[in-house]
Amino acid sequence: MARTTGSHSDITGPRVRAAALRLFAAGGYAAVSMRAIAAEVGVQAGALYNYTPDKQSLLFDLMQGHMTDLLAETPSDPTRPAMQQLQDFVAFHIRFHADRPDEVFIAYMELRNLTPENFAVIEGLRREYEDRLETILRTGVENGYFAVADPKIVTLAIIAMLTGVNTWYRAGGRLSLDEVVAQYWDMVRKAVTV
Amino acid sequence: MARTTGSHSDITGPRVRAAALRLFAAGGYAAVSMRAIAAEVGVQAGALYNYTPDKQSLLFDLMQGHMTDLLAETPSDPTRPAMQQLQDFVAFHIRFHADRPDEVFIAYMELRNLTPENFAVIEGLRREYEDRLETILRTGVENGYFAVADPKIVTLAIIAMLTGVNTWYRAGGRLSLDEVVAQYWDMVRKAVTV
DNA sequence: CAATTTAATGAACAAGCGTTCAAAAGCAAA
DNA sequence: TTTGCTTTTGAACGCTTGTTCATTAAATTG
Repeated sequence: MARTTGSHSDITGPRVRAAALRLFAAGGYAAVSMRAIAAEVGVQAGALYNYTPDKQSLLFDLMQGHMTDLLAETPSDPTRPAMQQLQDFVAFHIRFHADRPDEVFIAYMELRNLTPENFAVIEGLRREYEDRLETILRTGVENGYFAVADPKIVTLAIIAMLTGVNTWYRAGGRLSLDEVVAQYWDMVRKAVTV
Repeated sequence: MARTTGSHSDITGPRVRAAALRLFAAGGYAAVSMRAIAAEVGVQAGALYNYTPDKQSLLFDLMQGHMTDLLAETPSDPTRPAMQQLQDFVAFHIRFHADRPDEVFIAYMELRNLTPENFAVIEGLRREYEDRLETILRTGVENGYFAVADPKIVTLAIIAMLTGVNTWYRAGGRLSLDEVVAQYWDMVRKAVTV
């Protein structure tokens, strides 16, 4: 046997990325073999190399795509009051991350499995995202809306708190996403004001 | 060659655990081979099996030891006001975790590399730790000191925020640990009060 | 010093790893 | 229907994996 009936790169390509995403999130990059990914797609291991030069690129492309989407969709309207911008950011972060648990998990857990060059790229994107929030906080401090001693630390604290939602939130659970957003916004708002 | 001069289980045993801790934290459980751990100790791979029945136990013992220490040292004095208990908890969490970055990293990152039985044990210990904080919050709510809609969520949010310190804090950096504790306590205090 | 216990070696095991590639077969265009 | 392109197979490559064990030598005990 060789080429199988119905096979097409437009179909197999996305399935390879989806399988890699699912398995990397579930088992970890190092513990998932190319043969396991191939089996999930329903193909032999050799066929994967039509869609990625190597395993490392498979991981990097998933992470880079996730971070690029994150930055592209982050709300950013400097004309709005800092308090509104902060609320928009909090709501966006929770919803965006709740929508993509596998991507989020990989982006946080598999950093150390990136080559140094790839790591630097992802780290740069993450820093860019953090800067968006830090800018909001600094603006709010300048305008007297926020009482924040060290905007950098508060940035990291808020992001850690919000991202933590992914460790327990499940759609259809005790709380709706609206309720989660409301409760976290309540905590963030109180933490940054006097 | 066989037994080497100066070899003693009281020396090699701790060195095996220390090497495993360091390497697991740096590279991840799945990516670290028994031969790599042995090399770090300065011994052949076979010798490791005098100190652990297998690789999995090496990971589990490290995680269990860490969680047991955490629970043993968590401050718990129900006679103190809830606000004091909360402050004690926040300060303890930050300091304890800052002291053991490798253990903390492993305890959070390598859960999925545990067998189901081992996972259940570690998960139980983590739940127990979370319950300590949740109890403090519920007490404070009952006594009217805290304004917290959902103690369970606030528990998880606080722990996520505090544990996030480990991603950036380095001894000798811009901020002293005292300053870090003060800033996080400020955020937590404001977040749980009206 | 002799006997025993403890600790480490180093080779071996079967299994799995990421990756390559010639060959084969389905698909699309002429 | 023939031709050329696309896609996949399946075997093979060299290497690493966790683990076992007979052997050997150092340390300890009497």
